[in-house]
Amino acid sequence: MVKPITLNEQLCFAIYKAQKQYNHFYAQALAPFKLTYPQYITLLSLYEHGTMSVKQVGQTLELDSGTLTPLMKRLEKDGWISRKRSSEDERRVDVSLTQKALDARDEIFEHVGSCMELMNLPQSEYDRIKSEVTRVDEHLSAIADDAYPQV
Amino acid sequence: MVKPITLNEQLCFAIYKAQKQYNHFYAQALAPFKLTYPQYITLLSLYEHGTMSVKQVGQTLELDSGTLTPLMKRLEKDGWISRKRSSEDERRVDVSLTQKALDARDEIFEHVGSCMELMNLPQSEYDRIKSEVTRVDEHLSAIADDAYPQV
DNA sequence: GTCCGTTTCATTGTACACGATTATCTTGAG
DNA sequence: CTCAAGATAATCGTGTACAATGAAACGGAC
Repeated sequence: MVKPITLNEQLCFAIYKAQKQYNHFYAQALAPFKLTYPQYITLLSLYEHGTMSVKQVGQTLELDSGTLTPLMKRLEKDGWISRKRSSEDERRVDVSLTQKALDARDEIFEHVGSCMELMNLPQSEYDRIKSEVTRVDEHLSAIADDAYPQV
Repeated sequence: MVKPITLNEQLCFAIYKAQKQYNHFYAQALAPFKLTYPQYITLLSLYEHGTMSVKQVGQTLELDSGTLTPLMKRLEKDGWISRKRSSEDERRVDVSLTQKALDARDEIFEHVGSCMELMNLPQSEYDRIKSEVTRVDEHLSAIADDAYPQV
C-alpha cells in the first residue's frame, strides 16, 4: 500500500495557491496603471538597475526572451519603455524607461505600498517567510536534471 | 523621496520564483508519465475524492472551467480520465478516473515521492513552511476587492 | 405549466511561461 | 577579407490562467 499523496499536504500546492492569490492582489493593486504583475516586475527591475539589454532583464527576472519580447512590446506600446538596438553591439536590444515611467515611479510605489498594508503581515514575519520560501527555491534549483530517478 | 521597491525584498517575487522552480521540478518528475503539474494535481484530487463534477474539481483546485475544460480534454485524450454528462442533472459533467489511472497510481506516487527526497528538506521544515505560505495565502484572500485604495 | 433567475459547462480573447527553432549579428581563425 | 562558430533576439507551438460571454438545464414562484 503506497501512502496517498493528498493535495493539502503539499507545499507545492500551497505555493501554487499563494502565487495565484498574489496575482489577484497585484491585478487589483496595479489596475489603476493598467499593468500586469510580470510587467510590473519588469519595470521594478528597470527602476532598480537602469537601462539593460533584454538578456540582462531576463537574468534579473529569470525569464527568457521568448517570454519577455511580447511582454516588452506591450510595455512599449503603452509608453512605459523604449527599446532600441545597441549601436555598440547590434545583437543587443537596450531597454530603457520612458519619461512617463520615471514620472509615475513614486505614485506606483506609494500605491502598491498602501495596498501591501492591507495584507496586514508584520514586517518580521514577511521577511522570515520570504527567506524560507527562498530556501525552498534554492533546494529545488539545486537538483540537477540528471538526478531524477528513471522509471 | 519614496522608498524604492526592490525585487529581491519582495515576498511575491520569492513565491513567484519558487512556483516556477516547482514547475520545473514537476516537469522532470512527471515526464515519465507525460503529465503536467496542473494535470497531476487534477489526478491527485480525483485519487483523493473519487468521481466528481467539473465544478467540484474546480473547487478543490481553485480553478474555473475555462482552465479545466481544455486541460481535462487532454487528460481524456491521453486516457487518464473519462467525462460524461450526468443523467441526474444534465448540467453536470462527471469526471472519473480510468482503469489506466487507477493502475498507475502507486507507480506515480512512488516516483514522485522519490523525486521529492531529492529536495532534501526535513519534514518538519517542509510542514512549517507550508503552513506559513498558507497563512500568506489567507492574508491575501482576506482582502476584499473594494478595500483597495483608489488613485 | 410558464417565466425567471441560477447553476453548470463550454467558448473566446488576452496574457504569461517555456522549449525548440530560426534569423541576424559579432567575432575570431585562417 | 571571408567564413564558420557563437551569442542574442525573435518566432512558433503547446499549455496553463482567468475574465467575460453564451447556451443548456434546473428549480422555485406564480
